[in-house]
Amino acid sequence: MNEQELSLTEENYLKIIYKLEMEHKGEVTTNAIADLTNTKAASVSDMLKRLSQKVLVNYIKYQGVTLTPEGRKKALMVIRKHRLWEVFLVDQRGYSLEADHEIAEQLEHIESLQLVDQLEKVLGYPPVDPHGDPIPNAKGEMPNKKQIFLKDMQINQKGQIMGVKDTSPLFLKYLDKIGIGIGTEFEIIDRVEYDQSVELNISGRLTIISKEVAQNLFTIE
Amino acid sequence: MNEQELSLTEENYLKIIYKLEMEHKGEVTTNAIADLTNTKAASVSDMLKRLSQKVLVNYIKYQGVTLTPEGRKKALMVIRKHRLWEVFLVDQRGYSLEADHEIAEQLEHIESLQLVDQLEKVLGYPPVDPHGDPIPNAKGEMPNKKQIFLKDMQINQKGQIMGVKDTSPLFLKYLDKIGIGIGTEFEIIDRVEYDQSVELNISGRLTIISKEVAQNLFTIE
DNA sequence: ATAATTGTTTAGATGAACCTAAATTAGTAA
DNA sequence: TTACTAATTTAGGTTCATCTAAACAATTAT
Ligand SMILES: [Mn+2]
Ligand SMILES: [Mn+2]
Ligand SMILES: [Mn+2]
Ligand SMILES: [Mn+2]
Repeated sequence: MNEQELSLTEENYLKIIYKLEMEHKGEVTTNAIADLTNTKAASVSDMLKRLSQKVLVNYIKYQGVTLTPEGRKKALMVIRKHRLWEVFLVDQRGYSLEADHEIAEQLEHIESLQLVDQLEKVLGYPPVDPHGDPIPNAKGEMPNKKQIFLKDMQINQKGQIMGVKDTSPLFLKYLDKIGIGIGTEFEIIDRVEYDQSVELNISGRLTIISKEVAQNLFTIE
Repeated sequence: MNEQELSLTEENYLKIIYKLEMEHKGEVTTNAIADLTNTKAASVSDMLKRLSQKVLVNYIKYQGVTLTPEGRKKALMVIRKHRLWEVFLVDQRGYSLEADHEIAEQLEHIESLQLVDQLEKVLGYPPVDPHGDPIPNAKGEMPNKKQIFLKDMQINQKGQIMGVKDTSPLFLKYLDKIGIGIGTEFEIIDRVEYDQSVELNISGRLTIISKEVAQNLFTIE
């Protein structure tokens, strides 16, 4: 009595409920969902009833919703697909972080167990997507990875750029110029007291990045 | 008054009408469409009215449909996407020709001008998909490429394997074993009168393939 | 405690995409 | 020609996902 096919719409609802649940740590409100789905509260009520019927959410009138274990798993699978496609688009296709998300929003609904797992393998089991958000594993579990900004790293620590916080074209273009991208390996050489800029060793060369830049680059774990 | 968004369903109908139009060279019948879409004739009538409204098909009651120029273009763009994704899946992901088609059936509906064109570029502007069917260009025109089977090639002719006719796992596994795949470059060395087997030069090495194999491998143009 | 406000649900509709059953049309056979 | 048959369309329903307007519940202010 498992493996029900979900519609694209249902998947989007579950994903959004998951996100809101994480943010506010608790029941998710009808209006909040309506906002993120670009629909009206009435439509959300409707959908919540349907999702409840399918035992994907716990829904009590006037009290908001939470995901059931099954619903959470479904949500995480969608998120997994979304993020793996994002890595693919950005890493392998040179997509911008902007355009990226929109297409991933569509690709996340492609159903094929095989394809996602294969994608993950080809991409080298990335722990996070290009925005630095962790990628759930094939069992539908969210790993507990945390972003660590270069700004906060110790001297002599090594790492690999896993994402950026600021995704403006201006910033991304600058990164490109100084030869920093996702996957770039580095070592923290020193921090300049005067202006909080950070000295990095990037493949043997000394690169200095400002405090602002160091606040927007992160690695994982 | 152009660029209308088509639903996934509408796209599938257009694609199927295109195929039937090519096969039977002329008006396409309601029942034929119903068969290929796994729906009933009544549903097809419904849809034809809608597509007609949008000027994507020429529809006269009881007389079948044809695509309008706009409809044909839309159909070809879907086919273009389908086939490029197929090349991607088979060439770059090692997908089987079977599984391939099912997923391409979904991926063909991802909308992004950018992504398709980029995909095409990364794949090296393949003229045909792994089944040997030609890939429409970015303008929505179907090129007039033709498959030429190794069986029918002249001695000394060179080429590149562009696809296979038999897509059974047995055959594909065998090809793999003898080191032949899509993209493999070859030269026809000789044809053995006795059993019609063909001698190939593949990167300097002599490879002999049977008549059966030569009937199932083709190159283009 | 009562009233006002805000959030949420129900009622009643709509459009897309489908269905079954009944009517209609076109083409063929008598 | 007229009747029969096969293909097609219309009529009337269903489900999903949406909407607006009206009703109702919960919370907050007086
Ligand atoms: Mn995203
Ligand atoms: Mn989505
Ligand atoms: Mn195909
Ligand atoms: Mn399709």
